Amino acid sequence: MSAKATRDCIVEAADQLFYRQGYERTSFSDIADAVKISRGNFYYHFKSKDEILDAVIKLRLENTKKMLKKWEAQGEHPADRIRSFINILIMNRVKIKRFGCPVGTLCSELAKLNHALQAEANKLFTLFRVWLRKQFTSLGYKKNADELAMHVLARSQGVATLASAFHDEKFIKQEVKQLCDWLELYAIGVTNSSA
Amino acid sequence: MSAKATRDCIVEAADQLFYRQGYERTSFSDIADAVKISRGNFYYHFKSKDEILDAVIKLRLENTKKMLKKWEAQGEHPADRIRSFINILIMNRVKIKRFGCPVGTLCSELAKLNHALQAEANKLFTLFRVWLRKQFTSLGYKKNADELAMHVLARSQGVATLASAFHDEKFIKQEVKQLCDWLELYAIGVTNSSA
DNA sequence: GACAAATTAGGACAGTTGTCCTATTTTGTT
DNA sequence: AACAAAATAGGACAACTGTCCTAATTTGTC
Repeated sequence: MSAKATRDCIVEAADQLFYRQGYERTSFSDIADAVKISRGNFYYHFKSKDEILDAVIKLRLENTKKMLKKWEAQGEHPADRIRSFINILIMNRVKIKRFGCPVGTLCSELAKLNHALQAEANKLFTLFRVWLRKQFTSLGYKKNADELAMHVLARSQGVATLASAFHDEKFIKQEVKQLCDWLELYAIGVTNSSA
Repeated sequence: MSAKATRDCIVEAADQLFYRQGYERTSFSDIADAVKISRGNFYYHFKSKDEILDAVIKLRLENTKKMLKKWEAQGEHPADRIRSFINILIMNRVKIKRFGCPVGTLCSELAKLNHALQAEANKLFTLFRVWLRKQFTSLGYKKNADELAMHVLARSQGVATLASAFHDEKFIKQEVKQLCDWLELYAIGVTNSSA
């Protein structure tokens, strides 16, 4: 196996394990077992655990950017694009029910660990925030686009957290519907009072 | 120091450390240092780390029950009581900004660890859920009281998660205002369409 | 096929973890 | 003051952690 392929395997395995078990809980042995390479071999590709985390975050950032671009290409209307965002709750509902939101849970964990890379992880949130803001701006909400973006982000996070705690998929669907209804009020575009 | 007092000190110190650092990150030594007793002495009071966690959860459950009773006594109107709940986001905003919501972050962590006590921890959420449901029922929302309770819970969770990620107190205030505005629509009591 | 570079395996290392054990000290009762 | 019980201290224990080192193997190039 070439170096590039192995490195990618490590990052992907770590990505999954960090999501399912958390960063701290996941040991080098866990990742080594998953990739089926020796533990010592890690230090040829990464010279510390933090470096793997850094690579995982970078991977997630790249994947997120691609996803946002795809949504932008697929949806003509900004409201459709925002709906694409909201719908990941439905799309990933099985995993969310079991492990929560990959972004939210990672940021929470790193915050508690007071980890040096928490700012990096938070960029994942920022990516969504800026993108959503752009969509709301396109809808004509110049002044409070950021507020609206944060609102959508917050409600998504809340849904993920509770769906995980109560192991409840139905709740996800229920809240997604409400959030879409809420969005409908803004979907037509700006009014005099709200711009 | 009597046994009772020491036990309480351990539980209180563990409570704080679990909140600030997370359960897994917190070691026996950490708690021992905080309480200023020897590490070996733990096993007279608790025979495993899980037992301490169990005691911490029980403590939080008791404190939460007291708080809910207090809110119920203070607020005559159900809407006032729900507002008391929402306002903890403001009251605890400094801690929330740094460590997130104590309930949400604990449940998330235990879910990832697949810990035996995650059901116990989730009772904290249930406590709030049932209490909020009762308030909405009192307002006349017989059918969807639980849905409304979960909605309030989810939005609070989302606010806490993002406030922690972005280290933003202003965002908490902003969202609390919105949530209170939303509540206002339901505060007057039941209408034909929504009951 | 020869040879250097890239890659891997396996084990050593010190530090920390949760757990457990046994002495010692403190406490409360008579 | 004497004595049993409660409480504490300190260290031993194996298992595991992230890290590092060296020897072996695979790979690509001439």
